[in-house]
Amino acid sequence: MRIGELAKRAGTTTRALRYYEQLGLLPARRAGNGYRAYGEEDVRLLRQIRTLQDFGFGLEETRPFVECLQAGHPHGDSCPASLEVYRKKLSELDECIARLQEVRSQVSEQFARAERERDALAAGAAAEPPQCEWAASAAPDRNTGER
Amino acid sequence: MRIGELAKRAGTTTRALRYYEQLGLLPARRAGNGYRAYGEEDVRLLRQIRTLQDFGFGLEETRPFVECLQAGHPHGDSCPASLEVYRKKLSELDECIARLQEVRSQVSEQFARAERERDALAAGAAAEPPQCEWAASAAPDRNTGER
DNA sequence: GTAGACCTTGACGCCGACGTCAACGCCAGT
DNA sequence: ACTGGCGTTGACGTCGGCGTCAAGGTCTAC
Repeated sequence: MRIGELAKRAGTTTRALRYYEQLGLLPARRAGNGYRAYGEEDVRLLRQIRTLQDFGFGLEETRPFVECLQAGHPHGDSCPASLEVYRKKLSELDECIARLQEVRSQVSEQFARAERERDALAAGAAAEPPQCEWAASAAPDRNTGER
Repeated sequence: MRIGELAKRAGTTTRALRYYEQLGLLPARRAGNGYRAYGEEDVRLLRQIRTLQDFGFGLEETRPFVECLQAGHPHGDSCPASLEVYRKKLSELDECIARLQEVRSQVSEQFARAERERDALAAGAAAEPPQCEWAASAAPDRNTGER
């Protein structure tokens, strides 16, 4: 199988595959004409990479999984190093989610405050003109303007 | 006030300030010698920028807030454009948090499965030797190995 | 023999928010 | 006069994961 077919079968691009090879993540045999030659096993490796990437794993984080498969294990996560990456990622996710939730609540609070202040001004602007009429008749000398 | 002092007072670097100026985000007057000259108002602008950045806002997203302050409003979020950015950011945050939680649950599931399989293998390896003793006395001909 | 579809390497571009370095100017203190 | 500490502009580097282009080689079909 050549690079274009592998790319298509794994839903990625030839450029990505060349990049993975450059990282030593997905090495390729070479055909006589210099073309990269891949086997069925490489489809599994590549799909493992893509799956983890969809989860937000960086390419280096997928390496233990790929090496685990290359070593002949049934799954990419059959090896301790992969489990360790899982653990690390889970704690990263927890931390990240907590941080985002904290940020969300703060932004939400700011937003609510800003809207309250806007509404207070709008209410003031809407309430004062009538009040001005009242003020104009009751206290005609208070016309020098506020603020 | 010169650039170094402003940077210190807002907890950032001179490089960042020059970058903001380059973006037109935080323009500076110039002293006779060519040095940038900042006023007290710029401290407020800069702190607004930094606060929003800590919330994960991109610099362009802080622009409406900064312009709002520059226009003389009491807060950076006293203007409609700023409120709109708040809304957009809140929905981005919600989407992002939801995505991360989904990913977290999937990774967690994979992790649990991988650990179960590892334990199953370990239990098999640990359970078989004793079983072999038992099997050796009760059924001496079943010693050709399993799997 | 030639068009077209594939492949090769190499190199630069991109995004954001600066870091870092070079080479220089300005100013205060001793 | 000289040192040290500020400032200036300009330019390149960083990180990840490729996209995109250039200039060519290879193979197949007509």
